[in-house]
Amino acid sequence: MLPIVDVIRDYSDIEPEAVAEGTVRVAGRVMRFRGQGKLIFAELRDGSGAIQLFVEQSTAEDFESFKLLNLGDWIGVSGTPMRTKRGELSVKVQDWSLLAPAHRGFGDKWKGISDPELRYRQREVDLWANEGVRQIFLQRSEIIKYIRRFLDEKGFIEVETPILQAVEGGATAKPFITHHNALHADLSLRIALELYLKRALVGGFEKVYELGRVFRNEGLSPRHNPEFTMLELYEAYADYTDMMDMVEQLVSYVCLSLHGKTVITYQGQEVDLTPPWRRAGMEELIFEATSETVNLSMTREEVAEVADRLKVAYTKNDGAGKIILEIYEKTTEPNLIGPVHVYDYPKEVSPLARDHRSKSDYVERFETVIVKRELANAFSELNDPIEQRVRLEAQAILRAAGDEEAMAVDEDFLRALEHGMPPTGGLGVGIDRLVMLLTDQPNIKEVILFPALRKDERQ
RNA sequence: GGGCCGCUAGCUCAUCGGGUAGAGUAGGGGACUUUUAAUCCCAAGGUGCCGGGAUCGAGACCCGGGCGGCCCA
Repeated sequence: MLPIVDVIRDYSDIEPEAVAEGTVRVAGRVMRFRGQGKLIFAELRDGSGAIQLFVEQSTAEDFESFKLLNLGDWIGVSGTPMRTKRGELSVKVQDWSLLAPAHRGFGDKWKGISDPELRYRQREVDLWANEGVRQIFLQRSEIIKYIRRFLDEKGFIEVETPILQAVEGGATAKPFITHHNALHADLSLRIALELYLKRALVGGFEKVYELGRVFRNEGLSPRHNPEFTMLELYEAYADYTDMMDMVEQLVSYVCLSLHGKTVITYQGQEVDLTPPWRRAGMEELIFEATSETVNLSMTREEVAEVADRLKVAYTKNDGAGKIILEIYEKTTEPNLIGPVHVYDYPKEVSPLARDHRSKSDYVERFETVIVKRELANAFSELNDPIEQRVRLEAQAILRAAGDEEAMAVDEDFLRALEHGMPPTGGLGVGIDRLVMLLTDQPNIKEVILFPALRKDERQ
């Protein structure tokens, strides 16, 4: 069976009204049908393209049955390439067979389906009805392929770690809980890849990554799906500045591979992904956006006053560091086009990042922002087991006090750190958001083949 | 969780100052040997998202619910 695109390529030079030598076999779906009595024109489409079928009563097998085909039916055809009087490259059908019938159509002949709810619930129809949708998912596949190629060429190894975890960790988020019957144990679905990958570092894999699904028990929005795809990578002997280079190289490599250039347009906004990208301190950016100065040499009360002035909400449990982060997220991030690496986070909001080498109460962490969205989050990893225990126990107190997003103490992880983890740079990238950026899609549902939707009670 | 918008034939959409719904397309039947959303003829197709309410009468007005989109928290 020949891909239709190959037929188009091989027989492009046939003259109008000429018939080629030899026969070709193609298969696909009948997507258009123009009956002419003793002659039928149909369009056959496969994954590679579409070609016209020319079916004559006098030369085609079982012509009467062909007349009964429906749009969407899968058929296999053997025939001779030819070009019609009007210049359309066609396959003149000699023999054909019905491979599988379609009992439902693909919507309106011209408009297909456009109702977003139908498109998401019946993506299989969307993919046939809307060529642009198909292209997005082909590009998603390309993007993931380029990511793997980039990392593999840099000597990273890909690993797989547990999705079902007794203690979920590595991020601040609510997990999904499930139950293992034989173990009589509740398990969480992972919310991050981090802790197991660091254990792989302790085990001696110096460059390691995982590309996989994580699950966070939160609401749906144009930018949030409860399950989404994360890339996390860890590199021994590297730090967060190396990770800045890594993000720039990775994203620009993928963009160049996909689009042939590193300047793109996202929702009408031009974005230049050519490295190097701007690197700026969080507090410097807050000052640019608000003309307010905040930092951790100020008291909590002084920081809170700034937040009040900027009408940024915080809670009584929030320390100065958390309030600074709130100010950043409310006043600064929503206006950042970037790409920009926003660095030096308060220690208070970063329990897994290493203390800053020169600024107390800060950690060596950055987030990369592109068009108002966090695309990556990275740090010099905390590898001191004593300090890590202190940080996690502080989280556990918050958790016990009812903060469902606070981290738990993972003894297996802490024991692993006690064996010694090399100084390491770690990086996480939201793949769905990267795909949105590179395919110019505003809604995460457009880049997830089967996005989460509420149950449709009508059926 | 809040606000706004949408939900009518398989699909894409109309309709009206409240008076029991219409077109294209798909599906069915028929004509047609060079079409390109082919064309032409015929017939059929609806719990107007669900549930209440006011009205002589509701798809339309009011209330509640569902699902989706956008915005906000």
